[in-house]
Amino acid sequence: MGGASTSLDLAVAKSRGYHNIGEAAVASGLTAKMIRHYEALALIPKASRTKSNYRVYSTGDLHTLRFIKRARGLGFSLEEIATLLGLWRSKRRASKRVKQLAMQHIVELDQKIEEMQSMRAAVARLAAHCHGDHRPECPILEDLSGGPT
Amino acid sequence: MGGASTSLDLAVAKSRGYHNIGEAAVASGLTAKMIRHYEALALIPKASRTKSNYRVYSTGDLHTLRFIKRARGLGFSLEEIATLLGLWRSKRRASKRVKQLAMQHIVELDQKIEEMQSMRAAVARLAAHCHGDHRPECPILEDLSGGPT
DNA sequence: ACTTGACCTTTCCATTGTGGAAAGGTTCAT
DNA sequence: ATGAACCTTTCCACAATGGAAAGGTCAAGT
Repeated sequence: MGGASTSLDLAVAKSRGYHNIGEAAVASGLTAKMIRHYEALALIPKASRTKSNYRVYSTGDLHTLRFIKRARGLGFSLEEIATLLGLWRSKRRASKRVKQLAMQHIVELDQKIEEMQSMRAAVARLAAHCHGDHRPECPILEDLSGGPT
Repeated sequence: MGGASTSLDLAVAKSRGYHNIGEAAVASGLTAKMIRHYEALALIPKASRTKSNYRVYSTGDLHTLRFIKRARGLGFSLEEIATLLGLWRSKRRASKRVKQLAMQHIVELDQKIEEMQSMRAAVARLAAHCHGDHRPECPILEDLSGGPT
């Protein structure tokens, strides 16, 4: 009986180049939990299953997972990644759309960076004036409690 | 009957310099939701109540709320703020503890800033090479899908 | 064949800090 | 007394992830 492509045996699937979720996790740098989560969010299509209900991943699936991993590393949200994946798959995409997404992401990163830098500067300025010894006087607390009294 | 300090009337409380949660929110720059939340987390003590169960806040309470608002503005977590509040209230505190907390916060800010800056640089570098027009070719997607092929 | 450890499955809960909505009680001015 | 504008609690949501429980499956060693 030549097995139709309904649901395979795990050993058979592996022998044909498929991977279970643990292997997919290692290969992509994600965790199995994340992969299941992304599937639940429809970020990736539902994985096919073996007879015993194990998820199986093709080499193409692994590429998708690595795509997600890299995009996360660049700070894109899962929602943004969903869009990126759509564009990636679309042969007719305009690179303009991708670039716009990236530029928007840069704007948001810049905002967050600037916010954190001004926080850092403020905290550092206060800390610089704090003796940091056994004594209770502390400009940090004084500032938090209402600025220079 | 000289009113003992059990539970007052709202009008009486206000006439004595107390504030309800809406006024406390405006005065502190927080929202009523946040104030209730901070109380639930025991970040601030349980507010006393009027007969009709409205929370009332003293001027001292408002100082505490403003302290929290400012500390949030510096990026401290609510857990860190709980510690800061404890130190603030303690006459015997060592400024060393406060400064350590601040310095640790700076370290964490620096880590996040650096992470976001390297994200920003990577995205910007990719975007710079993307034509951003009607054509589908896009170095951003190419990079995400596995680097230079 | 049976056991065992390492996998897989689903479902539920926790995190962090905030917002929203529902369903109800209070206050106050008209 | 009626209504607008407050207050109350409780439950749910977000974004992305981790953890634990309770169970099924696989593969290897005995």
